[in-house]
Amino acid sequence: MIDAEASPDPRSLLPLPQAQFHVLVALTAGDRHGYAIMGAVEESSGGVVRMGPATLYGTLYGTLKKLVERDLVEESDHRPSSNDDERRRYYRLTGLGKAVCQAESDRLSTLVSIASSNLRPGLA
Amino acid sequence: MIDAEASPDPRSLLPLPQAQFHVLVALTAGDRHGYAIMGAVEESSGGVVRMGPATLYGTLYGTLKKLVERDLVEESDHRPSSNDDERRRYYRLTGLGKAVCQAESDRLSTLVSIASSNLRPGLA
DNA sequence: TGACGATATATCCATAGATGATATATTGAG
DNA sequence: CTCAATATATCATCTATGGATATATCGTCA
Repeated sequence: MIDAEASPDPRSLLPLPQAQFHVLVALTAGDRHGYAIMGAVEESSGGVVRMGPATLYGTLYGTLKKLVERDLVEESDHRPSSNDDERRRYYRLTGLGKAVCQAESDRLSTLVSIASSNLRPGLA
Repeated sequence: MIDAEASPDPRSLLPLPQAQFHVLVALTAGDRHGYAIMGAVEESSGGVVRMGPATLYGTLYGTLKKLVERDLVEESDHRPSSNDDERRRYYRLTGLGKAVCQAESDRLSTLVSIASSNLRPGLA
């Protein structure tokens, strides 16, 4: 079969900076615009990684730009409704972005497992 | 009961920089010296976070210093054997360090779960 | 209509973190 | 005694993050 993407090995792009991983995870739930991503990240981190106006602002747009450069995310012209706020810019995971997000998840999952089993010697 | 540590809320120290979390996880397996931590980190990350001579060197010692400053790690004078290499400096997790490591594990675990369930819509 | 807070994107600068090179010295094998 | 591996440490540079600020539009409500 013909490979349409010539994607690099996802693992070669790891480890991801925290902000980049957070944004990718937020986008696994579906296409979102920047401002909505902020809320999703705060929610998914249980408030730990927060960005009340003037926190991740500085990081978010630079992070989105880098993710687009790395071909992990692309802008989409999809509009959920016809009267959607025109200022919004929607982003979507690429195939590579999904693969990298999965790979980073696996890496962290391993790390978390090691920590958990070592910190709780009582469990098998 | 009297609290002997007056520890801050572990969650207030999150998120941890990647290097700091890696070192903490390496130390959950037991006291280690710097050079051994490097090997453990490479192993626990499946080679993704590597530090063949001249990679994490620059990060490692600065990271250890910061972890000691933050009271997450302390130096120990424990020697596994009497003829142990005297140059080695051993480090050990503090109570707070364990708590922070656990809290960061929990945070990442949540994030990983979200990513996994979203990326694999087939599974309940 | 016009004021105002919330929404939305964007850039800037200062600080913190990460990378790779280099320095220095000791240990252990041959 | 030589040399690679072990071991700690610092430096310069680059990347990442945090917080401030700028700008503009949207929605509400008086």
